[in-house]
Amino acid sequence: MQKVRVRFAPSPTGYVHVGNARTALFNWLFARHHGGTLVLRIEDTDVERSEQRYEDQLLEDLRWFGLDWDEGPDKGGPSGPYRQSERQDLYRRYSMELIERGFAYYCFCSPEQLEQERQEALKAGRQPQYSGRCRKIAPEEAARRAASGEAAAIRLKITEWNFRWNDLVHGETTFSGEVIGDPILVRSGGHPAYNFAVVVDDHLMQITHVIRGDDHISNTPRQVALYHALGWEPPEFAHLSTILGPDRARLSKRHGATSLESFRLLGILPEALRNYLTLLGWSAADGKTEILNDAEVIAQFSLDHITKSPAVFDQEKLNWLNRHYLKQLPLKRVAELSVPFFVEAGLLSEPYGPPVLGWLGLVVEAVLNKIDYLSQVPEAARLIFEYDAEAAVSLLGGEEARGSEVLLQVAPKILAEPKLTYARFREILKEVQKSTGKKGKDLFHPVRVALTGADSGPELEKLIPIFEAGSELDLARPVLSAAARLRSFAAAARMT
RNA sequence: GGCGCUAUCGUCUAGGGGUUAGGACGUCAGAUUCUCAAUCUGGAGACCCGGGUUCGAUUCCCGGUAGCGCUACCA
Repeated sequence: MQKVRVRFAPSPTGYVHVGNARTALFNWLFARHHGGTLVLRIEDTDVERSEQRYEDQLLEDLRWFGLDWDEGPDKGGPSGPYRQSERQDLYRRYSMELIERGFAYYCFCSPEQLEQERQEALKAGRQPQYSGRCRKIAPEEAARRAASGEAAAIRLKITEWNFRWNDLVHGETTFSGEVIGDPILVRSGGHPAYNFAVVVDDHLMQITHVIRGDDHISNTPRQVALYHALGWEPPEFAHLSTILGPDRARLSKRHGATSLESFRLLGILPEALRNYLTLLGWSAADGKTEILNDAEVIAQFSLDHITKSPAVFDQEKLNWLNRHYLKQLPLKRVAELSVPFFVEAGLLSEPYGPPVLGWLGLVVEAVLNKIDYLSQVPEAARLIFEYDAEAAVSLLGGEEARGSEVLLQVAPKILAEPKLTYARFREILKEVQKSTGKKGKDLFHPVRVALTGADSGPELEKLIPIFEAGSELDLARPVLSAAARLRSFAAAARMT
């Protein structure tokens, strides 16, 4: 096989959809597996929808996702420029060539006229297809009219009857030429249409494998016709299945988090997303392994392990992978990644020192097995930052709160500690266990409630050091020590 | 409407002419823990329908059905 060159060609229209992200990922995996080249090309021919400012966002999202590319608008390369908007002269040149060689022609039909014909055809139950009217105009006359400034689009003459290509994921795929009207190559405004620009670019950029969404299958015959007209060899095609929402409709914004940015904001780890998206359509050779790092996937990746059928996006499974990767990370790293979420929740203000970050590591560790993604950390850590004595009392019941044998004995012992460690806390509980005969749940539960204001939460073993260390830090929201909590609890209990 | 693509547990998938149809997420149960969670163990759970081909089809072929896509001077 010649040296692999693949491309990812998004249009900068705002955000990177997971479907596109997966296409990018598969191209990247394919390139890396074969030691080939990944080209990033910006498809901004649709001037009305493309905005320059979206491009930076696009590249940033892809980098966050963990992809890199070898050639692109930001790093150049031998096949540039990498923005379609900067390749106009190329499209013009090849469209002229096609006209001269009789493979394409000027079309003077107005969009309104075409739309009307289309509607009529639809109503009459006919194929809504371009009639080919302007094919009949003599080339000299057409050239004259176009030169005189008359609005003219350029269309490709479809002359083939059978289209056939061996799709690398779908296998032999065929289309009849009858169903394809002469496609627009260049719009009357002078901008190339998608089907034309891709072919010119893919060929000039020497793309060997076009890996893209299967919504492009129906476009492929048009493109193959173009390759033939231009006398070029078509690349290999591989069409990836669609990603659907839970309702089996094509995944879209209304399904919630579907863009790279939204997953970042949720606190999903890019490695988890990569792993998840890899599994959407591809499977490891053993048919079983699901947790794979980049190196493992790259080593195994192959187009013939790709499913043809569409896949429903499953946030639960992504969450599972995210939990896995979260636990894999050093605590300090998780703490760093959590910072924006603490700040947003008003629990932390910047700047903060290393001690705070270290303490955050403890907090994060305490709640790590309760969360799916990082944006849930502040809520899960709520009982560290907030202590509601009233809630504690009412949870226990006033009687119990005032007269609990356990609490009556534990409280003074804790209050007597200048700095409570968990080891000491354990001892205290042992002593009280001996004198009251209470153990297990009966022993721990009242203490937990009095200390946290809740009857469930992280292990006290983790909470107590967090309370103590937190109370000594200068935080946006001060953390109460165990002793402070008990004092406040006692006060609230007396009032009931 | 026309054309195309697709069809294995709820979901992602492995598999393939004869299998106890495998794995994972989720779910249920048990174990464990001061609670919740996590963890561990176990369970339930699938070959879209109808015809062929065949000794035998979930697997191959055809048709149907359903979902999705394309049918643009969007990409």
